[in-house]
Amino acid sequence: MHQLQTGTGAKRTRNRRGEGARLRVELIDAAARLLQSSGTANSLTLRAVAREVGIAAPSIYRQFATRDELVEAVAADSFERLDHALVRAMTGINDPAAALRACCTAYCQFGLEHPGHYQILFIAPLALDPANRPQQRPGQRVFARLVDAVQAYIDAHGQPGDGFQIATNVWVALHGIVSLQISRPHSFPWPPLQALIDAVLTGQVGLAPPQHDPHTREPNG
Amino acid sequence: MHQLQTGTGAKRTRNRRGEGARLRVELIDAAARLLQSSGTANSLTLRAVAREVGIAAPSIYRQFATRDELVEAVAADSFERLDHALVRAMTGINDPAAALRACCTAYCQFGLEHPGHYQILFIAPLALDPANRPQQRPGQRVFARLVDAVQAYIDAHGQPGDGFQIATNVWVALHGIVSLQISRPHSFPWPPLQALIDAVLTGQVGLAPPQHDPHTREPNG
DNA sequence: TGTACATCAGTGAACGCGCGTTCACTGATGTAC
DNA sequence: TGTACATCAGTGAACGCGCGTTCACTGATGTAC
Repeated sequence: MHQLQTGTGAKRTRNRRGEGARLRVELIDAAARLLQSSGTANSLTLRAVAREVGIAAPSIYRQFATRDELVEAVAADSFERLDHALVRAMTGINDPAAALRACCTAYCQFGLEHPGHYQILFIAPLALDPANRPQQRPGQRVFARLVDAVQAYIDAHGQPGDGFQIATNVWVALHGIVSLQISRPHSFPWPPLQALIDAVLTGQVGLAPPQHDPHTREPNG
Repeated sequence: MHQLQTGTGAKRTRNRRGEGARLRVELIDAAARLLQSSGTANSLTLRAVAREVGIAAPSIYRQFATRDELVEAVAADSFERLDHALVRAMTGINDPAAALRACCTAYCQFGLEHPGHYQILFIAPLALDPANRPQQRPGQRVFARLVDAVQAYIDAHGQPGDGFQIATNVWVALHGIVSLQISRPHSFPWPPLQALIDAVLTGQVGLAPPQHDPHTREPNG
């Protein structure tokens, strides 16, 4: 997860000798900007990224052997962004119920506010390097965040249940909320986001939404 | 929803004079075959469909003014296929609980067995003709099928609740199940499909899965 | 019944586009002497 | 301190590909007379 300059505009000065690897970061950052501004993962082409950085397309091959490698690096970066969003949302919340709810809301908000990133992570075809075992993949950390939040809630409420399994059910449902609204924003009379999230939490862990909760308003509104 | 000949193989004989509109059906059918055999909506290009039918690409323009029009027609056809699958699954089941469960299972099975069709319906970008009001769109009928099944279950069990709202929650969760497994079949240790579905139904309508149900096995296994 | 012709189904070549990738290269710069 | 040079960051032109779409066309066939 990186933040650099605007990209479009001032023409780039080449990296100093020995520092060519800086371009790698610039590329990932430019890709993130494209995902954000276009809102779709389809904009993630080698040539578009090169344009955004201000270099010729073949220069990318100094840093990535293939387009798939670039996309994989961008996905890892996006996973970091998502993970940060979840951590930020839960920071300072001590009540496990509120923390779990904040985690789920942050997940959905990330997806709806950064659909390009979300598509790369969970929707667009991804040519994963088979050398990376599933257990070590960057998405693992994000999911662990949800498992922990679910488990903390379960432990606090003395309920039975496997945190991993329940977290899976919750995650899948949250993904449904996000991906359908990304793909078909106007084909259905969507209820408020928080209502959908709370229905998942009520059903899967028996977490009733707070009665006069300010968060019950549409978070994106 | 149509079923015609294989497409690949014997060379096509042109339609009789005055029957050029038959090509329209052939095109939709060829597109469906492409979606089925490739498993992805990306294979749905004008040229690929023309190849599958055995005509030159420009011939399509006699039937569809634009690629988007063809895709829209294919989507309508796919919705019919999905609707038929749901009806077929519920036919002859009188118990509203069993019918609802069968409906949800059939929905997920359709998506996982026909990922190309499913992508067209709910995932791939779709340039919808704005003249079609959402209420008249072909997907409406499919969703109504689920609403009815939910409502019948609610009525039978004397529970309170809005069938439309609950059906929305269920649909979104089912979509999460299907779309994640389509997009990331190997990135996660997926539990058996029926377990995911039953977790949704238990959570959203309190429908406990049958205890010694043969359907509890993985339906795709 | 025979024939001319308008109509209709479908074609072939071409357009411009953006894509990923390859290739031989350029020119600035740090370093060795 | 000066200079030759190897190294390194990055380039420009080109490749072949498949795409949606346009255009002028061909040739079979039903129909009017």
